[in-house]
Amino acid sequence: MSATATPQVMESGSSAGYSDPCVDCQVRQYTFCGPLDREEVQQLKSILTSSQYSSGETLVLEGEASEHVFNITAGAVKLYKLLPDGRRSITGFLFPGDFLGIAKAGEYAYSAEALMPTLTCRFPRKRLESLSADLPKIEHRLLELAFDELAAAQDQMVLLGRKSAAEKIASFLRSLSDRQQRRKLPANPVVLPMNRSDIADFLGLTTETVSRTFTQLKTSGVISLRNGGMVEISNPDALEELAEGV
Amino acid sequence: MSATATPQVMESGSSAGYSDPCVDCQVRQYTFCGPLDREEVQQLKSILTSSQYSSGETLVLEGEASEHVFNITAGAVKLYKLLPDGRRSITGFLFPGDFLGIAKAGEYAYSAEALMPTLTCRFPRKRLESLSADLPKIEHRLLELAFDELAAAQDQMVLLGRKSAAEKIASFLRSLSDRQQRRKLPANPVVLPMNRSDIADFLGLTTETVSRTFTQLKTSGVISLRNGGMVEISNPDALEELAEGV
DNA sequence: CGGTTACTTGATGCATATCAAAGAGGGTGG
DNA sequence: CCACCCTCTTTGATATGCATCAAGTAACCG
Repeated sequence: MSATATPQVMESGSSAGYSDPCVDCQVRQYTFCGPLDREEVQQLKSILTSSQYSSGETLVLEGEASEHVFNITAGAVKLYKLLPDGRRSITGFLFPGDFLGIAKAGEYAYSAEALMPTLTCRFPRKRLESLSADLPKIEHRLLELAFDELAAAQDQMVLLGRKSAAEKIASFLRSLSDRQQRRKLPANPVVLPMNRSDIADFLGLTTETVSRTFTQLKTSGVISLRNGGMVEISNPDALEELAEGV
Repeated sequence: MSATATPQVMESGSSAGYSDPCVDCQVRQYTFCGPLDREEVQQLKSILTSSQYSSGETLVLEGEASEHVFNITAGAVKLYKLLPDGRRSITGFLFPGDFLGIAKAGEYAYSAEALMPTLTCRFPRKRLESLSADLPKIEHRLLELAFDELAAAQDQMVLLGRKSAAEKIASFLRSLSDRQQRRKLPANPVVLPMNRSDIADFLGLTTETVSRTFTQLKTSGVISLRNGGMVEISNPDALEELAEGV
C-alpha cells in the first residue's frame, strides 16, 4: 500500500493584497467555518493550507494517523474501506462544502481519493482542536454536520440492507440531485464524477448490475444518459417512487 | 401508526436524602455527562427526567418532532427505519451508556423501541442545548461520541454491502462481545436481547438465513447456543477471521 | 396444559453475481 | 489527423447465495 500522496500546496496564510479566499468562499456556509465572523475566520485561515489533488490521488489512507481534517472546496472525492481479500466498500462521496477527516482513536476510519481535480482547505487536527476550545461555534457546527452525516448513514444502511438494485440506483441519483441543489446547482442533469465500479461499491452491487439497471431505467423512460457521465432525470416522480420503495 | 408511548416517569431533580443517581451512575463515563464536574452534573440533573420503558415500548418515532434526547442507563433498545411497504431496517442497537436522539431538521431520524425493560435519562433538547452553550465540554464530548458512531456506521456499511451471511453474523457477534467488554462485562457469552428477526433486519438478511447461519457456526464448532438467547464463542479466532472476511 | 410465538429445517425460486466477450470512447504516438 | 490501444461500459449466458414458501419443533406464558 503506497503512502499518501503529497499534493501540490499553496500556502495561504500570507498576504498578497488580493481578495480573501475565505471571505469569497462559495462553500463556507456549508462548512464548520460558516458561523464564524470575519475576525474568527482570520484565525482559522492562519492554520489552514490550501492543497490540491489530481484525479486518482489519495488524500488520506485508512489506519494512518489522522493529522489533518479537510474541507472540500472544489472537485469530488470518494471514501472507501477495503476487506483483506480486496472487496471494497465505498462509504461516501464528497463534494464542495463537505467535511473529511472522521477518525477513530486518532486514525482515519477510511481512505479518501480524488475523483477529479480537487481543492481542499486542510487543517492540522491538533491546531484546529485548540482553536475550537476558544471558538465553541466550531464544535457546535461540527456537531450539526456530524448529525446530518449520521442521518445520511442511516439512510444508506436502509438502502444497502433492504433495497433492490433498481431502488438503489434510483435513490443514488435522487441523492446526488438533491446535493447539487443544496449547492445551488441545477437538480438536472445529475453529474457523475465516479465510474460504474465506484457506484457498484457504494451500492453493494457489481459493475454489471449497475450498468444493466441504468439501461433498464433508460428503457423505461425514467432517465436518459448524456455525454460526460451525466444523467438526465426524465421522470422525477417515477424516480422518486422507485427510490422510496413504494 | 401509534403515538409514542408515555413511559412511567420518576422525577429526579427533587432531593430525597438518598445517594445521588448521577454521582453513582455506572455509565456516566460513556455518556456526554462524563467530563462534567460535580457542580455541572447538578445543572444537568435539574433538567433531566428518569424514565423507564417496558419491553416493546416505543421511545421515539421516526418523523416526530425531536423534543428529547436520551442516555440509556439500563436495558437495550433497537433503532429502526421502515420503507413504505413495510420492509424494515434496524440501524442499531443501544445498550447502557449509549446516546439516543439523532435528529435531522428537528425530527427523529429513526424509531426506537425497548427490547427489554429499559431505563433512560431523558433531556429536553432545547434545555440541553442552552446548557451546552455554557458548558462546551458537553458538545465536545457529544462530538467525540458522534464521530465514534460515524465510524461504526461506516463499518456497518461495509458489512451490509460486501459481507456474506456468515461474515455478517460473525461480525455481529464480535461487535456485541466488544461492547460488553467496554461496559466491563465478560466478553463471553454474548447476550442477545433481540430476536432472530431483529438480527435479520440489522444485517440485511431474513430470519431463516440468520437461523441457518447460527446452526452452521454451531456445527462447525465456532459458537454454541445457550439458554436465554446467549451465545458462547467457542473459537474466538475462527470467529474473528470470519468477521474480517479473510 | 393448551395456545401462541419464536426458532429451526427443508424444498424451491429468483435477483444478482460471475464469467465472457463485444462495443464505445478517449487519449497518444506515428 | 488518423489508427491503435487501453479502459470503461454494455450485453449475454450461466451460476449461486440467499429469499421465499412451507412445515415441523421448541420455548414461553397465562
